[in-house]
Order: sequence, then C-alpha cells, then structure tokens
Amino acid sequence: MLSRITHQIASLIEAGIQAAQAAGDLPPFDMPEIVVERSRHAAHGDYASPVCLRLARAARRAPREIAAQVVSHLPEAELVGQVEIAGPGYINITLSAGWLAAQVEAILQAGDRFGDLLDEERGTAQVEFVSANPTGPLTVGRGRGGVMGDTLANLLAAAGYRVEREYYFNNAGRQMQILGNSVRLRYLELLGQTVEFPADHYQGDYIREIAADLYEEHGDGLAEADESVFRKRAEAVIFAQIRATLARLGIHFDNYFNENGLYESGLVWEVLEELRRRGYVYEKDGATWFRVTDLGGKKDRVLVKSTGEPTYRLPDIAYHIEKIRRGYALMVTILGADHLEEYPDVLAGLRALGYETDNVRVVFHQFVNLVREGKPVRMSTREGHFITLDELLDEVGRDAVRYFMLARSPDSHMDFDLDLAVEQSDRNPVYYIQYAHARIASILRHAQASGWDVDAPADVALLHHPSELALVKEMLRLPEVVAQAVEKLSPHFLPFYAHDLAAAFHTFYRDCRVVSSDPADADLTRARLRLVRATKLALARVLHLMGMNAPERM
RNA sequence: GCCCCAGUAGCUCAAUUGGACAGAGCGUCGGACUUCUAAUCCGAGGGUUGCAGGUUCGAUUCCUGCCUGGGGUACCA
Repeated sequence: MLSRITHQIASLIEAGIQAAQAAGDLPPFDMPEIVVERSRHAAHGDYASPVCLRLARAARRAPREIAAQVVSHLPEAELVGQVEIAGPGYINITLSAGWLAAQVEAILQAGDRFGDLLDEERGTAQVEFVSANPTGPLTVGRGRGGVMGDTLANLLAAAGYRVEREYYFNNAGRQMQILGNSVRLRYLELLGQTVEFPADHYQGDYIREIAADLYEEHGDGLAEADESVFRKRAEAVIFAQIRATLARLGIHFDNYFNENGLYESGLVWEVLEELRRRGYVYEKDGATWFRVTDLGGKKDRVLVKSTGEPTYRLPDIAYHIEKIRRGYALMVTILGADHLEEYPDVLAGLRALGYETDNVRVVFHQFVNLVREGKPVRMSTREGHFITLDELLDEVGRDAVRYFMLARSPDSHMDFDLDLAVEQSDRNPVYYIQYAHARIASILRHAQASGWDVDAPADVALLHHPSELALVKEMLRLPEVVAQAVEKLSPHFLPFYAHDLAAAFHTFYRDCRVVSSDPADADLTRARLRLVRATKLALARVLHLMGMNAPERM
C-alpha cells in the first residue's frame, strides 16, 4: 500500500506497453527502463513519464501516437485519477483524490516506520565516519562528516538495512607521539623550566589544560616521566571530549576500531606479502612501493617507509579487507575531500587482491569554510586556532548545526557563516520545520481541550480540499526521498524535503480549519484530525532521520 | 604542470543522474492576526545556468577547449 508511487506507476505503464504490443497496436521492441518522475508543474499532473519519447525510434512511431496506444491499454488502478497525453508525448498522471485521502490511514498505520522501504530485504550496512585520531578537539569539518554519516546511517536503516556505525582510529603513530610530547613540554613549563616548543607540536590551549591537570595531580612528580605517560593521558582526555561532542550532536557509535588491531592480527603484513606475491610491490630508495600504475592509478605510492613504518594506505587496505570479511552487504566510508587522492589506491589494492568492491562505497564531502565578519576563519589543529565543533554547538545548537551541515550536497563547498547562524537564529529554516510540528501538537491539544477524541476513527474520504490532498501527496514523497538519498548516498535531500513538507502543512493550515465548533462539521473535524496526526508523524520521522528534535511546543 | 570538486536570482544553495516554462530560503517591495501558535501565509520583483563550440527530438546535467575559486598532487593522517 505504501510502496513507492513511482514504482507503481512504472509497472502500470509497462503493463500498458505489453498489452499494446500483445494487441498488435505497437510493434515489438525491448522493454526500456520506464522513467517516472514527479511533475514539476501542476498543469502536468502529479507524475509524468517521458518513456514514449524514447520509444519513438524503436517503435518507429511519433511519441504521441505511442502514448495514445499505451494509455488505451493501461490497466485499471486505484491510485490513478486522470491520465493525459501532453506536449511531445508525455504521459501525465494525476492521482485519484479518493486514493490519496485513503493514504492518511495507511500512514497512520505505518506509524513511526512511515517512510521505510519495506519492499526489499537487505543485509547489514556499515557506515564508517568521523574516525578522527585523538589529537585534539573535533573541528567543524569533522562535524560535517559526522552529521552526514549519522544521517546516512539513519537512512540506510529506513531503507531496510541493519546498520552499524563505526569509528576507526589510530592511537599509535607519529602524530600521537608529538601530542604526548606537546603535553610533556607544557608540563615542564609549569614546573618553571624553559623549554623550546617546536613549531610542529600542538599549540592549542587544550594541551596546556591537560598539562595543568597533571601538574595539579602530581606536582613535579612527572618531571622525569617519558612522553608516553603524557600521551596516554592526552588520549584519554581528548577521546572523552570527542565522544562528548559527538553525543551533543546525537551521534553514537556501535564500534570503535583501533588500527592497532590490524597489526596485532598480522593482517597488515599479510596484505603486503600478498600484494608482493602478486607482483604489485617493489623496493626503491629503501622504501616499499605499491605499483598503482599497473592498476590504472596515476602514480606509484609508498606502502612502507624506509623507516619500516607503513604509510596509511597499507593499513587502510587491510582495514577494508577486515570489513569485507565481516560480511557486510554494504560498506560506506565518509571522507573529507583531502582523501580524494588516496581512496582510489585503496580500492585498487582491494581489487588487486581479488576482492569485489561493488559494495564498498565512499562519500566525499567538500570542506567547511567558517566565515566570521565576512572573512574566512583559517583552521588548523596543529596551530591551535580554530573554531571547535563544540564552540559551534554552543553558538548555534544541535538542531541548527545538523540542519545546515545536511542542507548542502556533499560535493558543495560549504560556507558556514557564524554571525549569520547566530544572528538569524529565529528565522532559521530549522524553526520553520519544527514549528509545523509544534503547531500540529498545539492543534491536538486544543482539540482535546475542546472535548474531541483525537484517536477516534473517521471517514478520511471527506478530505478533498486541494490543500488537504497536496499535503497527502507531499507526505507520500517520503519513501521516494529516502530511496533517492540512499541510492545517491546524499543526505541533503532530507532537509529540502522537510521544508517542502512543512510548507504543505502551513498552507493547509491557512486554508482549512481543523477543529470546528459547528456541529455540522463534526465528521470533517474528525477526518482532519486524522490528517494532521499523520502529518505530525511524517514531520517527526523526517526530523528524526536528520537527527533533529520534533518539539511539541515552541 | 597534472588530478578532483565547484561556478545557477543581490547572497546561501536546489534541480528527481538527459525531460516540458530552471526552483527554494535569506534579503528587497506590497498585503493578511476578534478564529486551532503570525517562528505563519499571500503577492511582486529578480536568470543569456562562467565563456565558446559539440552530441540529439530535448542539455544546468554528457563531450571538447578556455576562464575563475577551492582542494589535492608527501617516505603526514
């Protein structure tokens, strides 16, 4: 009943084409892909298919003639109201008012699972995101990846996958040593020693804070301690901070995977040996190189430095193999644009080792530019002057951060204007959407206070006002939007849809009074209560998919 | 130099992977609260989709070249 409308219409058209061919009214040809899309203009009905335009060549007929044959053989269907042939040969379909009204009950029945794609059985999907090493507070850029990954995970769950969220990190490595040493040097400063603080060390105030805490606890007792003591403390503190920041955003992980595990299990070295055995590895200048050029890559890359340490490409290949072995149906990694160069090499490595990579997907997002007073804010973790994700949350709040981070296509560079976000907070699109939800809650409270039973059954066939039907149509788009966002791994469709849905409700609110004091309208009131309850469900679902709150009052 | 992403209304961004007349928000201008929340609604204005070619029934979308901005081009992650 709630399967996607585009699918339903496509199968009707396909049946129409087959019937026309069987009757000899259309010549035989291979069935094309039946494209069905939502009409952009009201004059073109609700849904349209340009399929007859594409058939012109194969059928050797004018598109309009083909369309006429298809339409005359179209099977009967409840959801179809009116069918028209228009323009060069489009088939335009207007949904039936009665069917639309009846969908209100279907939505209520689906409850908080409305929007789910129920038609397909899928396995487990894994989404790996954020994955920042614990060297400092999360940046705003990580926030974008975090929000995108978490929302994609929600979407995949709605699309029928079981979902695991994973955070991949490395607490060994050179960066962590520098971190530990940074804290150690700040600590020694507190003991009154004069130290030279290298430029490539972490400059941020958070380093001094960790050092100060250690000083408070141990006095000068750590004066002779080595870097690892400070590193362990820094890692614990920073990781706790990172988790706290993510929790503020509503992000929680099922699994934290430490890169160390790949060394402990020996997988990293197995991968290297297997690549070597297959002839993709050679030695040069004391380092071990990956012959990516033989695999269609642009440039050979170092896998193991002359120091004996692997570069990140090698463990990254091993990590993907580890994931593949876990048997996921789909693996999605969210990465910033700075990984664009690396990732093809990882995939090439997997293929070279004989792994299928069709279900390994990666989503790159472009950088977030923070803008303050019209000027870009340069961000560098190392140099220590940056706006942290925490500070952004302080200023703007979770719902707005999530909304803005989502409301752009991943490919789009994002300017996040801090002044604007704060200054305009009461005119925020976030509030427009949440207000629709709160308004419905208010209507329901009002109805109850006036003695209505908001759970009472009703005859939804009474819903036929254009604004009522437009609202139902808008709600029925949700499964399409979920499907589209999952297909393209692009969560930005959600905020746009949420806005459209809220707009449809606000228009309905203007045109149709829900709770009437006229006894003659009692049945209509009951029907409209059903409608707004369904709308409230749909709005809440979209907001929750985006990880935002659906407030009862504002 | 080479690679990737972007270039669409004054600003920030969409556009159902090639479909009909390119759409929203913000900003500007003008209207609507004695009625379930005006954080709302209605209307107006705003465009040679960076430029030039090409592919076809049809291009913001695909191809070629150029221009501008961002990122990358590490034995850093």
